[in-house]
Amino acid sequence: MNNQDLANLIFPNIDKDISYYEKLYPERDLKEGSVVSRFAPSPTGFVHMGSLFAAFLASKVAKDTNGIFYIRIEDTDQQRKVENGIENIIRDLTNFGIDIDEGVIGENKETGNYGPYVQSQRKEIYQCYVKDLIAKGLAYPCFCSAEDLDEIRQMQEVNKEEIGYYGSFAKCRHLSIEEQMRRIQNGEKYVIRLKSRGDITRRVKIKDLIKGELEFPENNLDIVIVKSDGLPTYHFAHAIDDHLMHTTHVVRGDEWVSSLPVHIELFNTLGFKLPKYAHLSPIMVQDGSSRRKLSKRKDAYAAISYYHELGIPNEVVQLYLMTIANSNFEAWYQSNPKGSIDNFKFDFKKVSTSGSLFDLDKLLNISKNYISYLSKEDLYSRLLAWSKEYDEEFYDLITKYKDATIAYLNIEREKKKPRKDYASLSEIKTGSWYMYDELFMKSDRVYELPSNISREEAINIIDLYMDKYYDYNDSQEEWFEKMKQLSESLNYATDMHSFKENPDKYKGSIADISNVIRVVFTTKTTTPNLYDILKILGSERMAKRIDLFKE
RNA sequence: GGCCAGUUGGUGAAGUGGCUUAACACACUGCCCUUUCACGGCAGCAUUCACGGGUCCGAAUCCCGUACUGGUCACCA
Repeated sequence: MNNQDLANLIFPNIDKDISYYEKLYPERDLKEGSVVSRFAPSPTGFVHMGSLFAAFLASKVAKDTNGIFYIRIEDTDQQRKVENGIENIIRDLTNFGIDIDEGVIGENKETGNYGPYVQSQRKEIYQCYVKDLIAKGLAYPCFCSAEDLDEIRQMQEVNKEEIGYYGSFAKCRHLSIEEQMRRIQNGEKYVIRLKSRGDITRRVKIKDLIKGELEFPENNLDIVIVKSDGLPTYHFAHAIDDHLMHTTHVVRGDEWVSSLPVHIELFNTLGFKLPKYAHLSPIMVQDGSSRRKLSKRKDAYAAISYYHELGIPNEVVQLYLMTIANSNFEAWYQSNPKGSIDNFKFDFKKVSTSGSLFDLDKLLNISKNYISYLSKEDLYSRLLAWSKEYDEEFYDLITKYKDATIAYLNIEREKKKPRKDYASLSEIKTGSWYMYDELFMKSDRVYELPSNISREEAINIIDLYMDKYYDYNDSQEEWFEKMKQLSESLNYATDMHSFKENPDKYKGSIADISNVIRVVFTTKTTTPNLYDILKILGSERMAKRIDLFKE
């Protein structure tokens, strides 16, 4: 009886040789330097900011180098599975603007020559490699129960020894082949463990693309590589898949760095070339006096659907993630305010090694800038798409009054320094409702007159204005000239300078006059340029609103 | 507890031994510009880089120690 017999007993149905798979999945035909990266979520059904960050950067390097970015589903833990999980993940990703070159693209849908890309469908492949390992005496079946393992651990704790299944503590490692086979034939449950050849007193070095030179004691643990349900553990699947799929860069969260010694040993004993690793520090959030990882449960803004609902463009979230990722990105973007992120070359070396705090203010500011540089047509169509999903009433209105809406959105837009009013599409309604008669009539119409101006005075001002000064056809300059004349005739200062010098000389200033007019037509003291607002409203609607004001 | 990593202002950070009396951006505050708001401009906001020691003519930058924070020690990924 030898290891080959043991291997045959455990996997009687595996008849392929590992060389079969090595041939099946040949080296990719890519240019030198092209990155093959992946996003490998478990099908839990959602993508949050942290995993999106990793997925985004992984896809970014692939794109930058004309490589491949693929999706693999890691569903070896059947308990984690969620109904429609895969579908939702793919939807989140594509909604967010991440292009998937290969792999899983939907529930039961995939593309590419290196599949299957769902781990539960790769069972035979894993087993073939395990069988080979067992035949070579590099892996063995372990019959220890959870209780056995617990006992070992407790003993180690008491004796202050290194904790884990290794060396003389690894009971099953020392079983004879005959006994191993006997117990398997008896139908005992077992897992397959790696027969580690590592030595904790030796050190392994590895260069992480982000963290730099890392050094650890070698792995000496006989880690489980195949669970009792026949599926591989993460570590083993990672080695097999990323080797067979020819991943060049593994971008993942830094909770994995401590598993690096295990992965290094696994790749070595399997005879695989180690991929490059980039371990990302987590995005943190302030919670009282301490920091913790962003959590989908506790932080609404951790879910990427949050931005979709608010109407924050995808590009904005990308912009934000890139400013966190590469500190030189912000400067680059400042000199290319209309530039596409595609033209920025991402660099792992410039990624911060400490976890940064998530800054919603910053993201919102980026959004404000981004939205301000959108063309009026672009903004309008985005607003249309957003409101169709989240605000039907508004959708109907902006559809009905398309031209007026575009005209309003264009106030002080499409110039060198555009207005920065809105951090999200959802704020537009809050800022512009008074432009729509339906909403204007529906509102409470609380007129926010300047405190130094009575209602009577306001009526006086507006009547005089309409009677003697207002002309729809005036240019902005003519319009403003008349505002001055109106101010002067009522003893309001025509410019702020003279008003500030001699406030007692006047009843008020041209600002008060403007604000009265503004309030009569919009109820608010803060709006975009009054001239443009009046132009859009037109004489007829203005007259109606004056009547409303006088009511 | 073992192993690993991190620590520059409210936040993200630049900085790799002298050009740093610590860039830039966000936030905040004040002023200016101004028909409101927004924009824009100016100014303020870390006498100091977690702390202690060392090397050096010189340290945020190099070395050692301490503290704190985070990760990890599963048949979860």
